[in-house]
Amino acid sequence: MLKKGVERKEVLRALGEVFRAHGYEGASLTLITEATGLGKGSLYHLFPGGKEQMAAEVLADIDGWFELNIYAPLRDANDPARAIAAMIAGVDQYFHSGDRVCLVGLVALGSARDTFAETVDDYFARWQVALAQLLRRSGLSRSQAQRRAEDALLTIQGALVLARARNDAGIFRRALSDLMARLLAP
Amino acid sequence: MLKKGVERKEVLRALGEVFRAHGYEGASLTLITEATGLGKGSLYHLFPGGKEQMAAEVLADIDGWFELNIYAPLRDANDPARAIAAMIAGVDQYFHSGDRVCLVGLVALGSARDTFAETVDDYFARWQVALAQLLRRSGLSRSQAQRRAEDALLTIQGALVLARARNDAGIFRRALSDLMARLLAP
DNA sequence: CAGACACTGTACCGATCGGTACAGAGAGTC
DNA sequence: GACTCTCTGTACCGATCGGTACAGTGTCTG
Repeated sequence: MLKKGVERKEVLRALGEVFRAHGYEGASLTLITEATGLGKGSLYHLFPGGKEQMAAEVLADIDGWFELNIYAPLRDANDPARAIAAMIAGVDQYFHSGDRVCLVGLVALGSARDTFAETVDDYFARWQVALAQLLRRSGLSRSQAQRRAEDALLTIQGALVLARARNDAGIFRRALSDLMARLLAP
Repeated sequence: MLKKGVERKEVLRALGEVFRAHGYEGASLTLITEATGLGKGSLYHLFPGGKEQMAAEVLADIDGWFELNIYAPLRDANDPARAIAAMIAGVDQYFHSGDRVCLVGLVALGSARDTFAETVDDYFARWQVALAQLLRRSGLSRSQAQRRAEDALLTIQGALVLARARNDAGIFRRALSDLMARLLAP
């Protein structure tokens, strides 16, 4: 028998990588069974809702990671500069310095977008709010803070796309370092 | 009989929209026949190479549009400010102010990336070079110009992703207008 | 009008899709 | 050891996948 909590997390991690590599529609059950090491029987026992439930839980898992490691620290921070540096470091770590794709962005672009529209919107919205509020506390106006936070999210997404398109992780590194400077500017 | 050149262009346009909406793997032949109004017979007569040839020609068609409407004007420009404004306007027009997705970026993120890696890389590389050379002519250093051009491409891609994810075309508009200012800064 | 040739609709192919049914394996409880 | 309940491998389902074969149909050339 499985240690339910632990094992499920590991399955979700493997599922995430499959979805990242092939997109929602491209991730066939064959690929999924290979990546997870679980047969269809186990898979549909764990996720009675099928592929859609798998993807939903993977997205929720990702959301949870960002909530814990990015959004909450942003909200709780006293020192803006430190908090922003921590966010940049967390993002760099999560995306493996540009090697890893953003599943939320990938879903947003594909035709599965409508199915997960709320989750996708929420992921970015909460990030933007948390970052914007931090920037406000550092002295920016409400609208400036919002715009700058929007710019940050967009830069990260764009850097991931371009890094992958050009197969050059340096793009991601440079974008993050520029972004940090831009966020901290007076 | 068809006016070959004209008709083929129209088919490619329809194909492009299908690929944009569903991605390369998600664009089934059923969807393609519906979008183009052509049966399988016609489709495989026009594109003996199947789906892969269709996608390749669509990408080549897009590349051609950008070469004509974006890259070449960038290369031939005397007035940098005017040229950059024209580029921004062209981009805004092409992407329907953020409603339309970038197929090249979409392919880059999906698993069809390897198949079209060279085309994808080339698309961005030529854009970046054309823009960077213009920026050099406007007085920037080589490395500054390159970085700023990279930032421009990445901003456009990121804005498209975020605009779609949050279903807010305003994001794209704002990003383009900020980008213009950033490109023209001394 | 005859023949050539570009084009198209339909039937069909094997493979794979997401999903289901179910018998049984394995571990925990009494 | 009998029973329960979670978990899993396998066979199978109808639908759809990308692609092929081919007999047309229409149009242009001689």
